[in-house]
Amino acid sequence: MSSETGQLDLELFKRIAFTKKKCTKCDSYFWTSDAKRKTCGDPPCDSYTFIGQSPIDRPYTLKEMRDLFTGFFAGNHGFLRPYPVVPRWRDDVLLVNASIYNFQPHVTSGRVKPPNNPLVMSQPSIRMTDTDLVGETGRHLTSFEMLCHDAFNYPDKFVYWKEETVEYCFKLLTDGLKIEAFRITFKEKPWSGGGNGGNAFEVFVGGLEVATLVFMDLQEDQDGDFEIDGKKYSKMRIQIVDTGYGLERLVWLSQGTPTVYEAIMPYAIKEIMDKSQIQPWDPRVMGALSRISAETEPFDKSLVLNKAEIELRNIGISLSAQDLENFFERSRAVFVLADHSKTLMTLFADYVIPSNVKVGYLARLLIRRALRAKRDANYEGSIFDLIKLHHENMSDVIQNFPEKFIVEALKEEEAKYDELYGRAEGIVLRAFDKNRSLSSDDLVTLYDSSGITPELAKRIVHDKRKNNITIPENFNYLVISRHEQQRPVKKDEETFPDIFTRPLYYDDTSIKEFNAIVLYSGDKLIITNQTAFYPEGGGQPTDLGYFVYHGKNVDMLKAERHGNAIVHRLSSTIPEKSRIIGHIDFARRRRLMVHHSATHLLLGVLRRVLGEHVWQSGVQKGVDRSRIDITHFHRPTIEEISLIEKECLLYITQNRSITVRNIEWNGALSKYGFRLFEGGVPEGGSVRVVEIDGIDTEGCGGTHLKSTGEIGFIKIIKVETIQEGIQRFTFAAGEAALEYVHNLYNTASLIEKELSVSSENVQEAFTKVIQENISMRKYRERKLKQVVDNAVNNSSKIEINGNILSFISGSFEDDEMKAIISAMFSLKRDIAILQNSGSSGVEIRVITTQLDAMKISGCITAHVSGEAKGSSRHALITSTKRLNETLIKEILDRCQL
RNA sequence: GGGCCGGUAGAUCAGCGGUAGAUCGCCUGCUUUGCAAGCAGGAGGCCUCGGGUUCAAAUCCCGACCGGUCCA
Repeated sequence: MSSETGQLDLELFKRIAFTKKKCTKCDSYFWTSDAKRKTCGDPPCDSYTFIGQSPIDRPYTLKEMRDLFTGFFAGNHGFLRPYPVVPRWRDDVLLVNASIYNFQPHVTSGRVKPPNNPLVMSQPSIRMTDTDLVGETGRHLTSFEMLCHDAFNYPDKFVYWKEETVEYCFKLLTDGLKIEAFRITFKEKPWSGGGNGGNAFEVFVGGLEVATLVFMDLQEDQDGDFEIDGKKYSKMRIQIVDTGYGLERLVWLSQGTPTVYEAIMPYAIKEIMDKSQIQPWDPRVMGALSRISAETEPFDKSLVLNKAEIELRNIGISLSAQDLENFFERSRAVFVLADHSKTLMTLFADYVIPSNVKVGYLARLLIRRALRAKRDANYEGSIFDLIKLHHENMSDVIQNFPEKFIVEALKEEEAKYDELYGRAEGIVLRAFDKNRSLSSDDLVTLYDSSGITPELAKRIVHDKRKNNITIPENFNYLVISRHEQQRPVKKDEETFPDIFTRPLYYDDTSIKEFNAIVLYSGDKLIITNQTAFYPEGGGQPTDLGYFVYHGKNVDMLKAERHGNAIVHRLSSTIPEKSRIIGHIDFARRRRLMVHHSATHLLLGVLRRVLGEHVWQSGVQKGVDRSRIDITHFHRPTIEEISLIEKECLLYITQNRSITVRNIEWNGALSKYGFRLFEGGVPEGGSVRVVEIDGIDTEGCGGTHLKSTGEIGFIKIIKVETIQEGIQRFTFAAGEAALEYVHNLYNTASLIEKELSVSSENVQEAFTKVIQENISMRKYRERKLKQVVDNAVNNSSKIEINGNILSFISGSFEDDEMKAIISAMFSLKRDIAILQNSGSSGVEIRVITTQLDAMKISGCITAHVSGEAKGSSRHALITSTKRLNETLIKEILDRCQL
């Protein structure tokens, strides 16, 4: 498809006098009105021309540019507030990468209508792929805002497509920003992402890509006819215009500053430089670095510095290679701090807890990189100050600023990082001292297993061992190659006919019995026209029960949802078209409902007690107990736990109502926000909203009680950290909670009885028992040692052919024998013969570290009855006859040792 | 979700098949009454847990649990 063209030959181009050309450097097709232009405008085919000479009529700040953009489209596009950067509505990605993520997959698949059509918005987005390049190239950012005007075209509703889209873009650039038309190029390039694809234009001004205009009409499909980047696609029913304008790029273009950072966050740069005692730099040096970086693809630091050194000398600025490198490193630290603290601000606004997995890890990565940059720059302020500063400058985009949460998260992370840092020296030196060097492999292991960067290892070895180690050029590659692993193969999923089963459990949660017709019958499984059996889902387990068929009972073992069908797995097969009656094990269902409603209540209470950063991250309801996993720094204290239980009881006694409503997706979202998706994302066009009055509102497909009073009471059984930043609460509710307390009571009674003490003295008595146990163990150990020492000291020494033989004879316990054997080995006796006389006979052991025990045993068994087995170091003879010193000497003197 | 590293005295770790160790800290005594003092002695261990191999496992193998770390 990349070679295909013609699909983007628009009428518009004739009107604005743009013609199609083929780039002389990269062979891409592009459109321009500049007769002299031969290249597509995309670096490295072209260079930056805007630094110091903006093609835009005046400089814009972020806010001004954002307002200009949304204002430009506001007349005929519906404005949308930004979505969170953590996409709670989907589970395939960690972060919002682009504005279209807001609408995937529910809107792009056609299941849900877009909130506005067409729409305009500015979406904060985070991309971690080029984190390493931030601060080095002058243009890479970890977070940015994607401005977009999107249109969704349905078969029965056309909004706009290619012609209008490009015209909007052209007008925005020429009318809105006063850019001369000849400076603009439209480069043809197919686009794909998030399971969709289509034709696209990349729009360039002054060597900078300012926008991508995507005409999305393809979806990933293994049998599709189109191919982009190796994946197959087929035509979609919906055609979507998805545009992405880089807000930061446009602002940069308008200001023509040396780097993007200086254009978009001068306030942060100033703050960092002020508190780092870094003097303002020569914009010509910075500008040269950024321009040369754009021309050097892929980025190569030493190459860029070399070229810059030469170019600068040509314009009369002579800097030594070392000066230039110092300049580069110092500015890099400043930009990294500025950039990362901004991204952290957006992550914290969504309550991301730094941890070692998923999005939490990305936050940790940014914090650690920022801390390193802080040190490199000698910045004397705090990261929190920077985050706050960013928020002050962006509060109309990112509104939430949970100060307490941010302070705590940063504090925890800095402490953890310090700890790692403190440990690093010992680890590095120990590794180094093993071979007086560190191999590439050692360095990779240090980084991979302990998080110690090779630079840090190098510094430690240099400082403490006065030794220089070399960091391999391809270090990053070595780390990656260690991680290469084949992906686990996906299991084949069972497929079932797409039959609609009407769920009866929603209409009436107390239904215990129902009629049904079997529409499909497989091996011990059926799909019926309707069912009151709740299928496994949303953390609620399947109902159980039985079907009556021809007067016989068939057990229903498990109900599962597969698309629209609910599949019942049975103890035996029921044929198609049978009329059957289903009976639900309602005692079980009742307990599940109690636990399910209790889970929602508990979550609401946890949020109140622990803070707004508490999100549900997993849940499993059960009959006897349930569990809910939530995001929280560390395990709550005993006091917090009892407070949580008390609060639960309060809302139970208040008997708050629990209501269930189906609400259209966009309406539900605008009313309740993304918290709705805490328990998962619904598959339909509407959201089933379960609300405990004043406590909790969630999208949920489960069965619930009518009010909190029916829960009875909630007892938290256990709280554990299952993963950094995730706490698991195991609890029981209602009858199950009472049963749990009964059990506790029984156990307590049993202990009291066994210890013969009253409950208030249990602790003391228990400690005493433990103490006794320890002192008895010690006594036994001392005794054992005595026996061994005695045996060793009293052993007789016999000289045989120049070897000293120790002979120990007696009657020993098993553990005594073992200890004596070990003593013989560690004392390295030439030969030792141990004779243990027990009730069942005589055990003779031959132990030697230099000679052959089996051979010696052979000589012995030739004289005494018995059989020898074992190894050359240790042989065992079971005999009925006993040995003595004289006999041994007699036997072994004649034995060839 | 996956990979890698680790779990031994209060702390930091060594030992990596043969009777559990070092340093710091702690306790007692002595020396000294001037720096992170010196000397002598002592207490303190289910070597994370469960299986397996072995005459013998802290040590080797398998599994669980916990912690750290890197990558998606």
